Amino acid sequence: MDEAPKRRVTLVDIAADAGVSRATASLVIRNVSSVAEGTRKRVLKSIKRLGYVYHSGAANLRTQRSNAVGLIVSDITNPFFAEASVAIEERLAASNYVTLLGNTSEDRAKEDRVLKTMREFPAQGILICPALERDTSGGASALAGQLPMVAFARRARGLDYAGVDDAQGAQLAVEHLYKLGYRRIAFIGGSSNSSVSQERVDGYRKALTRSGLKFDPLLVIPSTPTRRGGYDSVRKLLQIENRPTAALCFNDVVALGVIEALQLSGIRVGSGFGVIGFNNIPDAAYSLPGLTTVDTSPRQLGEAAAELLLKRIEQPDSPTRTVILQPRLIVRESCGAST
Amino acid sequence: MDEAPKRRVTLVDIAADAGVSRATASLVIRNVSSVAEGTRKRVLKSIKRLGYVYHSGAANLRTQRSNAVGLIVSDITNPFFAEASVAIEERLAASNYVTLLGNTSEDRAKEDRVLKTMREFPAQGILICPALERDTSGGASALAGQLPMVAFARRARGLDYAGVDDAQGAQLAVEHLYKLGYRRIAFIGGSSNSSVSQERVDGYRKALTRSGLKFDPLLVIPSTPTRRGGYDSVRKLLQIENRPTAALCFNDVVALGVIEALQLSGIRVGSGFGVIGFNNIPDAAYSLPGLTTVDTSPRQLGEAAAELLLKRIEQPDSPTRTVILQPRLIVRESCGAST
DNA sequence: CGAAAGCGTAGGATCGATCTAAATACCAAG
DNA sequence: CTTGGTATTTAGATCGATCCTACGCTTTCG
Repeated sequence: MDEAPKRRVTLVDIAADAGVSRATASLVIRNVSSVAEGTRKRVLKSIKRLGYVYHSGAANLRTQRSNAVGLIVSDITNPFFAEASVAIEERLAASNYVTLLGNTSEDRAKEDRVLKTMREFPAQGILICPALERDTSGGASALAGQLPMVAFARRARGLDYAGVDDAQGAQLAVEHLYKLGYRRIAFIGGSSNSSVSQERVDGYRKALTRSGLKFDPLLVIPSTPTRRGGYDSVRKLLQIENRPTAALCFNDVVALGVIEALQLSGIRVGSGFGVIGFNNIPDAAYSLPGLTTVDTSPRQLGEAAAELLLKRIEQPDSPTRTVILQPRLIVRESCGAST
Repeated sequence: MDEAPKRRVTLVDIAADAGVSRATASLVIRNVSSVAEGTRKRVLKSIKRLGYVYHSGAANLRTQRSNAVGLIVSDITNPFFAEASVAIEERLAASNYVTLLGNTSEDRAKEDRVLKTMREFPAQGILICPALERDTSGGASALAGQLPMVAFARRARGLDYAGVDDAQGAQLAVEHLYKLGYRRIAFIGGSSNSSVSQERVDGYRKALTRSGLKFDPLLVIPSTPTRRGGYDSVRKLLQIENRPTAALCFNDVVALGVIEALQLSGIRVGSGFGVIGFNNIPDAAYSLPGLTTVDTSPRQLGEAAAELLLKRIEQPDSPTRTVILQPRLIVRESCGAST
């Protein structure tokens, strides 16, 4: 028994088996209509008989389209990004692209590594939610002209951008609280090195001023954007003299932490104290009380981002584009206004 | 001005520029030591000068290693899978593999599509958490011998498997409850078409029997594995005559929903009613009361799965392997036993 | 009846790298 | 000034598909 080295079945084999040329076999595979019905049948039969598996890698080399797009996320563990990623993957798959995943865990160095790998792959384009850092001119921006790229959720200089109007969202929230009679409103959970956070705080401040309230820097309590962060912030919140009666939180996860801590302190959320979150994650609907929140629809964001990238791949030299989605307020019970 | 078609810079260009052959240029790129120092320097300079970008796709065609691995997840929105995916991606990246992502949303058809795309890519191996369904002989199993594949978190016939000892975890939980004096223990949130759920129910039943308690099918309350599912199950739970005094939940998300609903009904969790979850997701630590849960470490699971796949890629014909991680109980306050 | 037109198919070049085997360069010893 | 051996370098084939051009055959028509 000589053991067969198990060579790959290629178009050549198919062609030989069906008694046609590679070119013809290729035409059949690609479903080009110019092939005679009889020939097509014969080739298809050979394909099935020999168990041929298409090799897109080879095809891509020739056609110069890798059919792959890179998706670089700062933290796919965050439900918001997870949702957005799913939407992106779906949209790309619909256009026959494969998604290359890279999770950076907010690590700049890892981001650069992933970027390099994907570029060399070569991916035809890249979607990136840049890792947090001071300057926005980092690795991603450096590739700006070289490769179709789109930033989402967080901006990167020189890149197309799909994001949410965070300032507007914060304003909606503050106005809602104001209408319900709350006057001393805190902002919990921002962090100064995130553009998203800055924009939300800006909107918060603007809305306060517009409502005739004074912006008090003491009421802005920074924290990590996690449940724990929100939970811990409440201690500081309660120590503020002339204690706030409502809080706008950086995101839902923080808000849920805040609610828990407040209730543990005997403060009733929804009557007496108002809490609003950001993002409208699934859990927000099932908390007690239901969390009023600013819906930033990760799915739509993902779709918009993917759309931008596909467009840019088609027209690499078009001017930079930006899509800003408008958030809307989802009113539940955490501010006392049950609709 | 004639506009340059902006041809790609290839090894040929580098070779010409540096006055060497393609082969030599290739040696330099791959860091092969047989190249003379002077030559290497010259080539590197040309690479920088012309802005050469490596094209692994082309290399892969020749070397027959695509350097890509497929990761197919049933729902990356689930925190447990998200964590596992991150761990997988990291492990693969460490071994120089790119991760192709596919999210199936528990959809069999999508799973088949993704599987096909990845196989044709061609990925060198696939990690899959199969979508829920009756028979485990579906699309993934069909490719068993053809392509290195590993199933994780959920079994698939004929594939390597990395998972958690769910039965054992359930037993730990039940024993814990028993020791604390709970005698009427429900199981909330299973679904009969998930092998994971079956194993957990099995462990639950076995532990009951072992403790001298009787297994009562009425106490097994199925639901979707979501917060809402847990929340809604409580209504049924409270209607059972001779009401249970404790509940083991299918996972933490369900458990959190259960806790909320219980508290809303005025039942105090942690004193009077015990609740245990599964998975130890980050939120479990921050709930009120802290959720006692069975830790199934998604990170470890992901690493184990990736490891299995790498091994199988090396030795495609080795016998099927299985890794079962042992869970441990994380005791918090939801059963009244504060450590 | 021969040229033009149309359809289906085939052959060879090509994408951008790597591999193989062999050629060339370099250097010290005989 | 060979010879032998080591150190570098190279031409050409190759991976598996697609593109381009041309060619054979049949059909159409002046």
